[in-house]
Amino acid sequence: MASSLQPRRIGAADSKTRARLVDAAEQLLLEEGYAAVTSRRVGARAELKPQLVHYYFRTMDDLFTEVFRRRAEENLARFQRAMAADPSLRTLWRLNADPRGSAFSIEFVALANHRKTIRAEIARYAERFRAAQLQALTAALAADGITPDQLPPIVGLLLMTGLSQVLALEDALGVTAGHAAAVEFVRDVIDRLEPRTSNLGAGVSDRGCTDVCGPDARVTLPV
Amino acid sequence: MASSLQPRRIGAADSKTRARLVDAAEQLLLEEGYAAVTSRRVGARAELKPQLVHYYFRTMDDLFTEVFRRRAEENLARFQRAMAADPSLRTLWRLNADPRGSAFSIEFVALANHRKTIRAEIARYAERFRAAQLQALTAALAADGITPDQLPPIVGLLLMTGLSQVLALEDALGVTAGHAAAVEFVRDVIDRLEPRTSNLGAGVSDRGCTDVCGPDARVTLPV
DNA sequence: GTCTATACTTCGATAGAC
DNA sequence: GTCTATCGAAGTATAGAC
Repeated sequence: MASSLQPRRIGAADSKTRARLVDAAEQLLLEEGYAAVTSRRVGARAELKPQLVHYYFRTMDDLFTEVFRRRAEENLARFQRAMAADPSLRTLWRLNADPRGSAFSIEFVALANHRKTIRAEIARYAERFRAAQLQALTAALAADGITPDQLPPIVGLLLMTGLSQVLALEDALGVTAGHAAAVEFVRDVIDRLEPRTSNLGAGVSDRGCTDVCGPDARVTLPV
Repeated sequence: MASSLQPRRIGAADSKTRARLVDAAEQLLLEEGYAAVTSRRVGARAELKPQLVHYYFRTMDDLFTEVFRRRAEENLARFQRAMAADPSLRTLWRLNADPRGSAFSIEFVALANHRKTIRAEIARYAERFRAAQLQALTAALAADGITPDQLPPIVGLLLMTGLSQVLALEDALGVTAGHAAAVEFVRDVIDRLEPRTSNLGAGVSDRGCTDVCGPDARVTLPV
């Protein structure tokens, strides 16, 4: 609304207090949903005065945007690191199938449904992430002898993304029927394409997801 | 909280006023997200006093539950009707790929993330819908000569559900890269399994999605 | 950079008259 | 079944002192 001339002071972007507020907002978002991210509650969670939220962020949307951006950049960097270390289909699937962060994504997509600032931010990131994934999958499929004729990489990517999203979301609801079968199915396909023994990155790709993905929650947008 | 003894009067379930309130709540949910569904705004949208919300619904969660339940039952009934009329893979895909109602689903899944009453309601419905879909897909795949050995029906269902969800969600974000290719890919697969000319329900299955699915928004849970 | 103080709005929910 | 009246809590945001 009042975005034309900025009459109010705004705190420095590298402030430690600011980072604490973003941390608190993220926690609240994950634990109780976006409706729980209010200036008062964020302040309380960070053990700071709620007015500081307005000192560092002009509006609550600015805070939401910052929360999203921080996780998104981190997630993209982690993706690049993991794929550089072992550019295999197996690693790609493991990164994608990691259910952490799906709650995060859901909240932001719900927010995006009716706040255009957030939507633009998410869309921008989704496209970057999608491009990175597509490049990785295209290379991995080619290495495994799958031609675009058999399976266009973009289709495989949408299938893979969709499957992992559904698994994560249903899991959050407590509905898990058929999940094991689906995971097994994918693993069989990958095992056939990339036998574990002859894989040059065997030592790497046999590691569990926590090792591959890192300790933090992921952003698995879009969804 | 105060659910032990009910000291307050609650209006009849078949009241016309009550239905208007549910309508208003659903509109607000779709247009502005669950955070916009407040007793005051629902009342205003329905052109009724906000206190009537509390007369017909003990809590706001009760209202949310009613909004969800109504759409869910309607959606399940529509699914059963469509599959009874033409139990083909094509109809199943068309029903699943209909993007209407994905905003609805997103809001409720976000709500479910932190309100256990809502989560239980959604989970119950998701399982019913999943079972109905699985039965239909199992029959359709068998009719098309696909054995569970080649593709377990539950895996196919999760893949199909996931793909259509991703398409719908990305669409809402304005990210549509590769969508056409994915849709074409699925159509090719279905065309190969169910040639349009020899299909006994050809007249039916050639209709557009609006005809098959009905005019209203769908619930495409889970997601 | 952080504080106190505060303006103003909206929220869920209830009591009790009609 | 619907109304008026109202409670207490919580929301965003700003001004200005320190």
